[in-house]
Amino acid sequence: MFENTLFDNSESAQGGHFADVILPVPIPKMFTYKIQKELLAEIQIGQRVMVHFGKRKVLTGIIGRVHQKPPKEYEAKPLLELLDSNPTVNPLQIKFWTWMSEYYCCHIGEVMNAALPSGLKLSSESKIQLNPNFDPYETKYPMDPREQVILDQLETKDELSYEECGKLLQLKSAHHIIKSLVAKEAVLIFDQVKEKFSPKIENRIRLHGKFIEEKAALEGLFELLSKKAKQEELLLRYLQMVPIYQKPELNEAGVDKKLLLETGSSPSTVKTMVKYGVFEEFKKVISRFDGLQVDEPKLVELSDAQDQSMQAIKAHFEEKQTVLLHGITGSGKTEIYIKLIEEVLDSGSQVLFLLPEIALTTQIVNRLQKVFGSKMGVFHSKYSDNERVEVWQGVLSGRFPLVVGVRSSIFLPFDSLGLIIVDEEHETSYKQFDPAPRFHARDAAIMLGYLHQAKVLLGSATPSFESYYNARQQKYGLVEMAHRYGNAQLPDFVLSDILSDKKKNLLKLDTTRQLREKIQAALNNQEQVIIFQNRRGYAPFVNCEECGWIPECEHCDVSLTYHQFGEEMRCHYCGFKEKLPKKCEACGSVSITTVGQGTERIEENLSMLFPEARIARMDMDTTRSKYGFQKLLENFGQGNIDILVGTQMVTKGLDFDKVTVVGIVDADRILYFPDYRAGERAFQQITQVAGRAGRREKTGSVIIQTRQPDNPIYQSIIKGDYRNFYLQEMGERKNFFYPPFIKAIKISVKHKDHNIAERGAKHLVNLLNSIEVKKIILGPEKALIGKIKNLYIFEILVKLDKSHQVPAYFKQELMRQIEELQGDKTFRSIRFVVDVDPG
DNA sequence: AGCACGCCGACT
DNA sequence: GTCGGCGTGCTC
Repeated sequence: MFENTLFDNSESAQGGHFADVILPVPIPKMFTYKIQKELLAEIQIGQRVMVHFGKRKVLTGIIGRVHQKPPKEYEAKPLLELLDSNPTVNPLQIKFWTWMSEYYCCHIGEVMNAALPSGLKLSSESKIQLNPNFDPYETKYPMDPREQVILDQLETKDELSYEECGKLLQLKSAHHIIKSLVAKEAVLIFDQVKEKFSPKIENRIRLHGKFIEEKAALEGLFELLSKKAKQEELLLRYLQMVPIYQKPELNEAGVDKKLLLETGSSPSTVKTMVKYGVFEEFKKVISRFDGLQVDEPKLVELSDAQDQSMQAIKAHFEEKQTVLLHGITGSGKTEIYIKLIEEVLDSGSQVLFLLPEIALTTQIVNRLQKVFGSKMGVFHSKYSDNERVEVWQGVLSGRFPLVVGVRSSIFLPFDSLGLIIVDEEHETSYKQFDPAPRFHARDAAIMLGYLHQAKVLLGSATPSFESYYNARQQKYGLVEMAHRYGNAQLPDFVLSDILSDKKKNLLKLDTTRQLREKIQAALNNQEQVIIFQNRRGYAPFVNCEECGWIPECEHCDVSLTYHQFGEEMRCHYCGFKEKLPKKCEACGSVSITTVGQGTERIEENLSMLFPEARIARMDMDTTRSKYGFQKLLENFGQGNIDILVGTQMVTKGLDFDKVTVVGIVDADRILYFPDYRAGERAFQQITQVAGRAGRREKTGSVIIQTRQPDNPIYQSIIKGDYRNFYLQEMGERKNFFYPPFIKAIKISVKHKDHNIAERGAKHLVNLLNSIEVKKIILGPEKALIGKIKNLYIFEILVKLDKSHQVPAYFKQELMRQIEELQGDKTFRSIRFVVDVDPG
């Protein structure tokens, strides 16, 4: 305090106040700008500002810090403009961003980019206008034809953007032409900042005020209109919708014009009546989330078991920030969540409820909405930008003390979180892979909770090993719910041996006899079936029967997946498409077959086996549209579909009473994935999808098709013996130094030249080896998919001692070494991608 | 990441 | 001579 006032008075050439601004550029620091005196009183951390950056760019950034340390090596430019009177981002968020950029080895600008809905980022667009001093007849400069095109256009239009100029001239960039026009003093460049968020506006109609004030006027009006049937009718309809006799104050808000027109009147009638002053038309800003739900609080009663768990959670919260709730599918975790949320909301704090992407459109959200109504904001990956901004502002204004959302909702501007719930905490979709920040929403949520002094509840039927380990180490509290709610039964599991069926000639279209029988039985009883195969398309690859040739992607090191729709082969990594070849490109043979099973083929096979069944498919290809997923589910819920075939999407949160059979087409494919987590994943996925079977009185069946029915992991899953399975797997993880015993960092080295990528990776490994901490460095090794989008990929895996400051120190050194390596001109065009806690 | 600057080959 | 290719360096 005293120091500040002392230094304030000693204004040197570089004295005064400075702002460190977070800018959306991939440079690992904030940028210091000078705060002019006029702004000093107004400026706050978290406000958006416009600044000059480089020679011609104007960027929007966020004030990250305010201080009085003048930069030594350069003179700070002044800020251009404050864009908010109230900060868009609060100081807690800035802290959170800073933590994230350090922990996940990325730039704070990248975190900002991920955090702000793009509607809050301002876009600045450079435009040109005619120079007022320019006279086309008097200019001393000759214009070339292209320049003339621009000038002619500017005669009719006041302004042109750079992009428009480019289009006009059919150039990718009109930069040099514009530059030349500026030099010839013919045009001026200016920057226009536009706010991207646009509120939703409704055209509304109301009765003119004079008819409300005087009853007589209204009676007169009826008389006047008695000969004009259309108009009289419209007036009556309006009065029906807005009962001004009972409640004259309702007229003020009027009625949505669209709604009024839907009653059958024509737009011209409305227009006429507005013209003659009977009605007024006006515009009103409305919320995109209005009219969704009404508050109708529903009491939730906990069973004894649930109540006990709830008390146990609360007891743990007394001393621990984080609690893991391990409750099997159907044990009734949701009711506990609801009770906890209610309590925290009543205490005046905010609550964040995280769900994995796919679970978000399903029943649990509707369930919560029924209880919490308009207090609850939903933050979805399929939301439009304007919708996201509205949720953001709803959190800021206090309208949404509760948000239910996907991983990116950890960035919303909460200022007093009391509780964060991470449901299905083991879900891999909580980890962001690309682009940076490559964060895990569960881990970030724990940090966010710490910053808010909020409690964090992790819930799962099959916890991630990390969380279970932390719980067993007493870092988190642990509460287990081992029984299904009510009298629901665990499903029966059937391990169905593909190989033995094949030998006995019982395998038909890749389905075992047992699976077929179970499906048939379900169909006979009008019950529903879910078939899971985690592979979309028709067949994962195509193959020449003569020579074994397999079509591959031109840009990636993978075979092309055959999609029956359009008879084309597609690359699932870069989107490359190609028609199915008629002849083998290697030997010319025409015997080309599709190999393996994608969801498309399974759908086809099932329709041949069960021609009477109504079959639908749910995967990325059928749910691309905004409500595609929801529509499919609704259809399924209403019983219009008998068999639903799908990828991961069918494994989560679909709770339908009539589903009694779940089939897993190829369980081995999950289990033999080359990754140390394969076992954990298989347990999670199979348990998860099995949980879809038989939710109420009826016992469901789960048929697991496998070639290895003796693999012990299937026994663990069948018995639901998570702990035993965990202990077994953990033994291996400990012996071979895998998380959670160590901290893993994966570095991908990418370059379009195979050699440079490999050399760069080797070089980096050498540099990293010299960092003096306890560690193991594996690689560089060619990535599992060695080339994607024409970039060769080499991977380095670093296993670090978890103690103390080791990881933090190593990360810091790692980033320094990468920067140094990129200084070398051979390696400067390499992309180094650092992934901390890779998924 | 952009974007300017600068150096060098191709061509009116 | 000039145009335009891309390698290099910088952004408070």
